[in-house]
Amino acid sequence: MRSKESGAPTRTQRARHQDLITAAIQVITRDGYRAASVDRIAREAGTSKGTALYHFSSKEELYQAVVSALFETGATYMAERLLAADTATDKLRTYIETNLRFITLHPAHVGATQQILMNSDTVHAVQLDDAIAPLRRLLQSGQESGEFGEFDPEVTALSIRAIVDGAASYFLAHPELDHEHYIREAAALFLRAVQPASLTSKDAS
Amino acid sequence: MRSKESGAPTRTQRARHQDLITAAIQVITRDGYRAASVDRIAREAGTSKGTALYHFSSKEELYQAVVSALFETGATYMAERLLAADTATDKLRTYIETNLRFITLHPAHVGATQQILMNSDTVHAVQLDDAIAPLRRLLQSGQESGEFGEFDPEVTALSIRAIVDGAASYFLAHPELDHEHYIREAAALFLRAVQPASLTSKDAS
Amino acid sequence: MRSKESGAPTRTQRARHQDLITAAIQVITRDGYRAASVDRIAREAGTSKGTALYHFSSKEELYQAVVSALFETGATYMAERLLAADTATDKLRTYIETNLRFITLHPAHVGATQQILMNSDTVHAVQLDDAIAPLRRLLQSGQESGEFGEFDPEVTALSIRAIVDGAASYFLAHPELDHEHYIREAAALFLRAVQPASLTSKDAS
Amino acid sequence: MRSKESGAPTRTQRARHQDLITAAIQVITRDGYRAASVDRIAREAGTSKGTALYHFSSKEELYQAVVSALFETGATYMAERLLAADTATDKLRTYIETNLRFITLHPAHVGATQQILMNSDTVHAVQLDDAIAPLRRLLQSGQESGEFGEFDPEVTALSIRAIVDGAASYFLAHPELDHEHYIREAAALFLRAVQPASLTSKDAS
DNA sequence: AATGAATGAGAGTTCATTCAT
DNA sequence: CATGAATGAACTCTCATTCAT
Repeated sequence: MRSKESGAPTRTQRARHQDLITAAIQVITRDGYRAASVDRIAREAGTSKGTALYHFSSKEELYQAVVSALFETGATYMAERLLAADTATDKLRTYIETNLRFITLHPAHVGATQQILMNSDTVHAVQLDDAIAPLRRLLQSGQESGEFGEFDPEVTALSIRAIVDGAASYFLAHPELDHEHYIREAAALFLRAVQPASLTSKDAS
Repeated sequence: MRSKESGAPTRTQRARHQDLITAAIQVITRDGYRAASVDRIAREAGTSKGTALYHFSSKEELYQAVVSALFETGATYMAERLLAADTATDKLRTYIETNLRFITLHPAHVGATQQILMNSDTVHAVQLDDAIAPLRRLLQSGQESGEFGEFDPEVTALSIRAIVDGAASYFLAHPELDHEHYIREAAALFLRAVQPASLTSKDAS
Repeated sequence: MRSKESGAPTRTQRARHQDLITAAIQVITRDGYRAASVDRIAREAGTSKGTALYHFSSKEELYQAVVSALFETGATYMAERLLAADTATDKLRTYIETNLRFITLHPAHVGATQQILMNSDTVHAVQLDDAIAPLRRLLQSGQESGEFGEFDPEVTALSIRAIVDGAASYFLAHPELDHEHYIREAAALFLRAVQPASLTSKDAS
Repeated sequence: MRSKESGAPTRTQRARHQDLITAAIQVITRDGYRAASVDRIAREAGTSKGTALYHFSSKEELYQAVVSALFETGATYMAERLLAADTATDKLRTYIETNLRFITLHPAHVGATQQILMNSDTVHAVQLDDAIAPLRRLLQSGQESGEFGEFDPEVTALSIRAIVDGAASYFLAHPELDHEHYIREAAALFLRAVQPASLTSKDAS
């Protein structure tokens, strides 16, 4: 029975689903995207190709599930922490730090998802733009309130996005490093960059 | 003639080589890395699979040529401009701007190369670290001379690298934008971020 | 299931394996070694290339199976008959006759195996030397016991081996002949050749 | 101009022909029959694929030339020596020894030719039968004159042929051995085998 | 006389997917 | 639920052969 049809998924179903998602992440991370065949993923999950494609009616659907799982976990994680922030400065710092901290918690899942999206045929330029928009709005509102200085919010948002996106592979390649240090430094870097210029002038005098 | 052999390449050789390199870039950019089969690339170049593999003895060799072509063009372009810079500030701005400007000139080539390297089996984590090193040294020397403030040079270098790496896909997705504006803004952003604290306010972060 | 994995082979497994081995022998024998592509073998077995490579993960593995199948059948056949022989003379006759009789039973399988080994990259010079050794020892022990006369055991062993190796193609080319006659004559030939010269003396008187 | 057309071959033509024949033998012997592509052979001969197929209009024609060259050299060599022999015994010994001695002189050429014929589509069962016939006649006439004893001439001829055919690979695999010893032993072996049963006493060659 | 260039046929192999059990 | 079996499409690569120069 295909997973899309009947209503509530069985416990076994959910378990198998999770196993396969985990296996896909593992194989993609360990052996590379190209080596990640359904067969290899299934075997990593301790089952067979036939079974894998019984649970997910196509490879793409499995990969979609990997992506969705990350987005769901991520959205929850982010939302909880972002609400606590008040000022634009605080929100920006929280945004950057929370994002990076989340990546530290799930570097393989994030990395695998990036590879899946990168190789997906569906345009993900849109997805990138979507991910940029709220960040740009945050920066703009900080400028309007006077907390931030003058800069192009789009470019700044893209820059922030870029380092967040690069973080997964960096954390995976250097698991021995002090990620928390990296996180704080990255946030600090952008906070300095968005500071109003006016603040600097008077101190210089 | 196998491309490995000695001797100067014929005119036809070079022409076909260039055609195939261009076609590979085109196909990867337009149809995606996975869709880029030798057959499709050859057809894009107006020739046949057999001919393509006559000129490049393997697909990997063709891809290697794509990468090499970019590195050669890029190295020349960068070297000329970086020499003109004097102070650390100037060097940093030049580094960022020149990099981005080069990408604006060859976004497809850069993007294709990124995909090739990303899918290559040879470790490119090393390559990334290598690309970071000179940048980190530039930042460090700026700190030692007092031009730059206090920050982690590694994290900052990685951030700069990240936005440069992200630029190709952004420029490709938005060819209508004013890239020169993006470039100046990106450079300005990092220049603000590396400014000495003494110049700025009292309570950065 | 990849054939390397553990566990007992299914009934279907064994059946298909056997079908493909038989088909490989058939195609090699009928159409020649070079014409024996996986596709053609598969079609001969009434299946498809994909299926063939599902059961044997490479062409080489299929060929290896052809060779192994012959060796197993042959070893059993030979062992049973060789044990019965007592004297060196008897052993030699049995060795030659049994070898040739086995080839008469499976000329195509033997011929195909010879072609496979001959075209294999793995050194089969070694294999030939290995096949010679026991025969040489048999001849030597016959000489030591005085049953055999003086001759170079190596050269004689190689000669015996040579006619045994040539028998498959001869039997295949002449299926109408009386193979049993050939077998007995061949054995008699070598028995005469190894006879001690001294035995003949009494007849001279 | 194709080699078949005009009358007398140029000196250059003959030289190139010989170079390519030698190269083919070399490549087949060193790298194996399967690895012997026209390209590789041409390069071994210090020329190009195009040139090779200018001189021999097909690969098969080149291989045919390898075979013919051997047969011509061999026929001359054999004929000279066989004429000297008188009795059937002498002829047989000469046949075996001369054959083997010729192989010792050209083991690579003989080996390459064997591989070519073995992989050729044209039936070479006929060729083998043809090669057997004169030998069988020699043995028969020896029997009729009473020089030889009773045995099946066909089987004996095949046996002699078999060891001669096996000699090339043996000599190639063991170039360090005393081939002359091998040759004399092989001849002696068969002479003992064809001896009349009654005669065996005093003069076993 | 020589050869670089081009090409199409065919090889082995991988893989997502379908299906009967 | 699960899976072994089967398959066809697509891929990279090899190679003998043709041809223009």
